[in-house]
Amino acid sequence: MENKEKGSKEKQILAAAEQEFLTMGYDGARTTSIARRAGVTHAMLHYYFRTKEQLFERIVDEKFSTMSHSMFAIMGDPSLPVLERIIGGVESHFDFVAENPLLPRFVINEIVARPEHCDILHKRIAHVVGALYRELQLEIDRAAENGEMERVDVRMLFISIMSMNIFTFLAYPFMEPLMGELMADREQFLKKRKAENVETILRRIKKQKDAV
Amino acid sequence: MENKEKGSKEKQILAAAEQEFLTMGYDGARTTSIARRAGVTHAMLHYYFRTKEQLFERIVDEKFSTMSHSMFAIMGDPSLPVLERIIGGVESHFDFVAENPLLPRFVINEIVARPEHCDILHKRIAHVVGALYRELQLEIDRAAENGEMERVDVRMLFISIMSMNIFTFLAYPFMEPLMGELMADREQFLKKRKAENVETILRRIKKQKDAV
DNA sequence: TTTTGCATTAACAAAATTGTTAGACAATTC
DNA sequence: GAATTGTCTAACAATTTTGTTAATGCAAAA
Repeated sequence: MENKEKGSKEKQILAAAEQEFLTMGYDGARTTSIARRAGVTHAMLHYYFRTKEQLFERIVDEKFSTMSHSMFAIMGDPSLPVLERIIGGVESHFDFVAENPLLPRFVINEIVARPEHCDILHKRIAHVVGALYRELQLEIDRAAENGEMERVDVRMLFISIMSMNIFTFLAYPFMEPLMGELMADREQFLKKRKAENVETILRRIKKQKDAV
Repeated sequence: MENKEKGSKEKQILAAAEQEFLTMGYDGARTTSIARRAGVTHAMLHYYFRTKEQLFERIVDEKFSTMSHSMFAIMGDPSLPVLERIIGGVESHFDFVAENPLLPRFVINEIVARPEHCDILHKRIAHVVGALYRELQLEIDRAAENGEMERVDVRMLFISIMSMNIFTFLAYPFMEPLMGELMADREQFLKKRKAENVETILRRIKKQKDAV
């Protein structure tokens, strides 16, 4: 064996494929380019994965799995009081997306291009997500009963949270040149943005003195 | 001439290309498929537009122009009091995206794939957008001074508005199977979602009795 | 009527991309 | 050490996709 670790080339190809598919999409990706990135001949790629499609499926599987984790991050820590729980959910979801900034675009594109592909993902998580919704909704209703927060539909709340957290990264390259100094320092901007998202959600669910 | 209107085939091709590029992206689009959609031979397509790239540029130009309109919709009506102005901005931006639901994904993908392409767009709107920001920020500061609303950074506010409005359509196909009856009726859901976005932004900018 | 020029088609050419195969080579097993 | 197995390469084949061209028709101008 050339390579110290067994399966090293296979792993190199997978890593290169992940990069390529996440940035270029299925259609934009080139098997030759993946092979080049991985430092192997392109025959090698076909040797290990047979076809571009099969290689892609491997990446999709892994990424969909990562994706479903993010849905759970958003649920927050059930041991906390509901208000802190939601805020914690916003923060951990934001951090999750920050660590996987290319994931949302990939998933969104994939779902449009190959909806049938995604049925698998949906079936895998739909009922779990549904159960979690119901559980958190009960908590919210209880807290609302006690006047601790506004009564809201948890699904709407989740959409808002995902919207603000995910869009931050989706649109970063588009916004950056339009926002002047605000986005010049990425780290600092992300910190501010996270705080802004928390604040926005917090105000959405806090009991208001004067109803709208 | 076969066709009544001059340039009919050219227009047919453009319409087909718009459909194809918006849904499939540059890499996914096929010139033969565009020609088929348009009901012309694919040689015809090359006759009118020479290359796939040139045809694509035509679509990009038009779509980027549409895009910049949406940035102005979000500014609201300057003749209104600032609070109504912002709410009106949220609503008209939502409506705009609802009428161009494929646009955001197209722009986001394009900006990642061909950043240099987008410099043109940015240069075209950066200073106009900048001026509008400053104008609205002044209004906000004045209103905040009078205790009519919270003092907020208008750029952050815009990001929040765009996030929630755009993400609704970006993620619709992903969310729909996870949300049960909430999203079953698209029209009704969009109405609810628009109201939710308005409510969320409104609460973000309303003066609170007890600060956070 | 002849000419000019655009629109159109079918057939073809070129390029890019994916996928295959026969065989070399090294390591492992028997 | 011979046979076997899995890894790897180079060259090639097939397919898909884009782009070209030469020939034809047709409408308006001269």
